[in-house]
Amino acid sequence: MERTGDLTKKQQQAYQTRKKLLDAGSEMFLIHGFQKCTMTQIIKKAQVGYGTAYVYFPNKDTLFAELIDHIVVEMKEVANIPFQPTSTDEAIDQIYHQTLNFLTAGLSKKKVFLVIEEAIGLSPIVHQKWQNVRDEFTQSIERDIRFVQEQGLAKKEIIPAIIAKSWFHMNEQMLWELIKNEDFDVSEIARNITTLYTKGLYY
Amino acid sequence: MERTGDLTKKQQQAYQTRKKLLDAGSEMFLIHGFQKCTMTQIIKKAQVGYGTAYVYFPNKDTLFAELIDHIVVEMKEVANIPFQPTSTDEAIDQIYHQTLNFLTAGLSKKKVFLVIEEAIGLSPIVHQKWQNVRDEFTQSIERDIRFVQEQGLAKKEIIPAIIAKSWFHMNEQMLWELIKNEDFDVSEIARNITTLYTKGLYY
DNA sequence: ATCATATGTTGACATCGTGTCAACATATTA
DNA sequence: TAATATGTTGACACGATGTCAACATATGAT
Repeated sequence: MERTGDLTKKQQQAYQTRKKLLDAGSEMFLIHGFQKCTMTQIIKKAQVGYGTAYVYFPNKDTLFAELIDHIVVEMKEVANIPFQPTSTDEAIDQIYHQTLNFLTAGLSKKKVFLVIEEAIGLSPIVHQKWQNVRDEFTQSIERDIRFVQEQGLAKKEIIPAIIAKSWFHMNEQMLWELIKNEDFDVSEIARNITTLYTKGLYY
Repeated sequence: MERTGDLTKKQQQAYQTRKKLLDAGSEMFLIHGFQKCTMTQIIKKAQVGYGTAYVYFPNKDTLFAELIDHIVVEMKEVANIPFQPTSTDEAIDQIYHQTLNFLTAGLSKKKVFLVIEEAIGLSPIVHQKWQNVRDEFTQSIERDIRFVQEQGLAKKEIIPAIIAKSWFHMNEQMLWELIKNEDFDVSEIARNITTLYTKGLYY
């Protein structure tokens, strides 16, 4: 029995077939969007038998969900900058840059996120996957809020869990908005929502 | 030719058939959800011929979109309370009550909104319809922000269009959150996001 | 009252995407 | 080398959609 890197020939073949399908998927989804892209298209592109696809992925949604994983990793890196401000001004400055990074990173993958947004709505499986991403971001924000509350920089009457959700949603919504609406200025949006988040609308 | 209320017999028949379909739709969508509810089900419930449905509605989405209309009207009423505060405290108080009303109204129609949320993701037509609703709400908020800015109550460096969008999204997202998550307190959420919106997180 | 026409209704049918499955091919291993 | 495990395949059944030619009846002009 021949082996390469602890994988048997059969296993390698299986791995390759799987990869073929994922590659074909990431290409076809981008071309046709989530809804209009059919399994048949992906299968043809991947040059495998029809039934083969269903050996590796129970359905289109699961195949797509796996494609998302890779992109999410990159987004997380942006948010995982350490956050330990010692003054309000410092905190606000850091939040502004984090927001700007997040929006800019997303905007640079416009096409991909357009398809992701479509899929989130269409597929419960993808929706669930995205909800997990949201939760991770939100928890990270929640920690930051608790930190500045303990430092005495932020209002203590505010519930971190609620505000973290709200703040992340503001960011996410603005990302979707930017992706679909070219005529917005990223830094202006980042500045505005940061001000709202940190200082509020009223004097 | 017989007539009743300026409608010919044929027209009445057509009107009734249409209504039958809408009634059947609002019943079946609520039972099965948007995705799983099929035209065949609605048609059977309405007791009309299969093809008949397609005379009045080109597809399931359009039928559903028409059902939404009615609900949206009620939501708009909540938001159309006149807003002319003379002090910051008054403004904040009014915003809090508006938010609370909005969330409570939505929550009281939980099941309906669950289906609507599903449909928004699934159907571009419904999505578009909902986007119009968003725009109307947002424009109303934008006017309010301009007003308090002119009164010298609110920060002038903030761009109303951006903040109005953000604020409405916070409300909307919290509504979806409340609908799916029983264990949240409506008034607590209203209080928290109102504070964030008006006063910000930091001192 | 009659009848041509407009309006409304109908279900059989073609189409399309999905997911399954029994059969096949080849690698593995005893 | 033979039995078994692993991987591949496309024909098929299914379910939902939207169309269409035929049908039924109301309308309104003569």
